[in-house]
Amino acid sequence: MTPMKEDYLKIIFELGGTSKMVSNKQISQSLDIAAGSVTEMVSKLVEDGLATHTPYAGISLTDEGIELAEQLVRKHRLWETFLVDKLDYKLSEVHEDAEQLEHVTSDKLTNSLSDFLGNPTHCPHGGVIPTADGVYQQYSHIMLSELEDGDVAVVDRLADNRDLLTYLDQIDFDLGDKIKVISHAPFEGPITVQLLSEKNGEEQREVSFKASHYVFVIPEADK
Amino acid sequence: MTPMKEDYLKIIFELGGTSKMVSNKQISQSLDIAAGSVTEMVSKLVEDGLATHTPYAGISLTDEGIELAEQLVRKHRLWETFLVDKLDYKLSEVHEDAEQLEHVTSDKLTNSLSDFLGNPTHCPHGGVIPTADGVYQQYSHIMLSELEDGDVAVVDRLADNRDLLTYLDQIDFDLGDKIKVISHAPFEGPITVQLLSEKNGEEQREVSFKASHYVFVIPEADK
DNA sequence: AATCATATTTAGGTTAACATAACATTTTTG
DNA sequence: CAAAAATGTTATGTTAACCTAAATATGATT
Repeated sequence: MTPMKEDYLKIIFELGGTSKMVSNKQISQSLDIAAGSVTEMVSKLVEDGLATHTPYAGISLTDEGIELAEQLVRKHRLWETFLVDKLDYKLSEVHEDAEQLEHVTSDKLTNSLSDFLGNPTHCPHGGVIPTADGVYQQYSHIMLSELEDGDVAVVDRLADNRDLLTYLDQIDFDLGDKIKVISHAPFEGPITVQLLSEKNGEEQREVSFKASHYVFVIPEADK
Repeated sequence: MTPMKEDYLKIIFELGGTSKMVSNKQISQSLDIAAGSVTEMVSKLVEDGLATHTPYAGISLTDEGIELAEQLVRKHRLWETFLVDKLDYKLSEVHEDAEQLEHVTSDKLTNSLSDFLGNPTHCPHGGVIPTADGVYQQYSHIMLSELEDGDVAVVDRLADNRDLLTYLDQIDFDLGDKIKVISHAPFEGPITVQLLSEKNGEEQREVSFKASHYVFVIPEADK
């Protein structure tokens, strides 16, 4: 394993590669790496038995790949918890450092850190922290962008990207908010949503088209 | 900067490249990298203005190189302190993890960590932790192997190498011990020293030839 | 001082991870 | 449904950091 392979694994995992197929383009854009380079690296992951690749169709993770990615997510989120809880980082500042730390974190260090933090179950972004033995509660891979006007949902998870988090922080849009989709502006314009929690009367928020692909939601059961 | 350049800087620093010239061979052996590769990398450090190189004579650090190396040492030692003080690592276990962590530690993280630890001044091995603004107390670069029979000295610093620390732990040879050199066995055999602290009556220790190159001492002023 | 051993540098080759550009396949659309 | 657009793959080139082996310099020994 190399840090780069780890980054690919993690991004495929986060894009939903545990259940669906992820496209080359999604990976290429998320990592900001040329499409050709992605194809190359994916074929190495396939050789390593960590991913499957059907040309022109997409990429998924094998069970082994999933297990590895989960442990990376575990390391990442433990570090985020450390940075916020112990070093007083702000939520929007944690990503870069945690991203680097996770690649150099031995299993012993991971477990010691977890103990030190009181074996937390959730990171500061609301994500579940997988346990050492790989038990992992599934969370949403449904993007806000997939909802239609009138749909109601709860914001379950935010992709861990500094720019995104800063943006959402600015527009005051939080994890756990219950929302109703009001309208989609044309030409990839923003999605207007209404905040449904008690205290926010009729407040609305405009979430950019791009950001809506990095906000994951749990839709309300069909009415 | 890359992690590898950082490793070179740090090793040159630790081998005394702040004041004397360090040989290609010393670097090559310490990092377990072929001599040719060392020449190549050193020439990059020279291009970067971090080191000076006189062919066939040796390598030293520039002021800028020293400053950078000090900050690496600072990061390394802060992590060691964290691992021992907060995560209950044993002294002989800290090196590997700290070595990896130091390369991915931003300045912000370094300072936050230092605050969290109470701005410690010394790492668990007895080394001084340089401050953020580069103030750094010099410590000994005199190796136990350089002493002659009859010399008296205090053990000031141990190179931070797992095998070495495990070995010294086994033979019960500690930081701070005041010693007198009794004899040098021929053919690179062990150096016999006598422990001079009150409670160790006439106790002696045999330190292997190789280990004696990684134990740094402050000799007693000439009598 | 000539020889030999050791240390260092130089030259040429390898690998991982990237890029660009040409080619191939899908998907969209008039 | 054919042409255009988008996406994906293959081929080729680059860079950083390593290696081995050959060439060169230094210093130690007779």
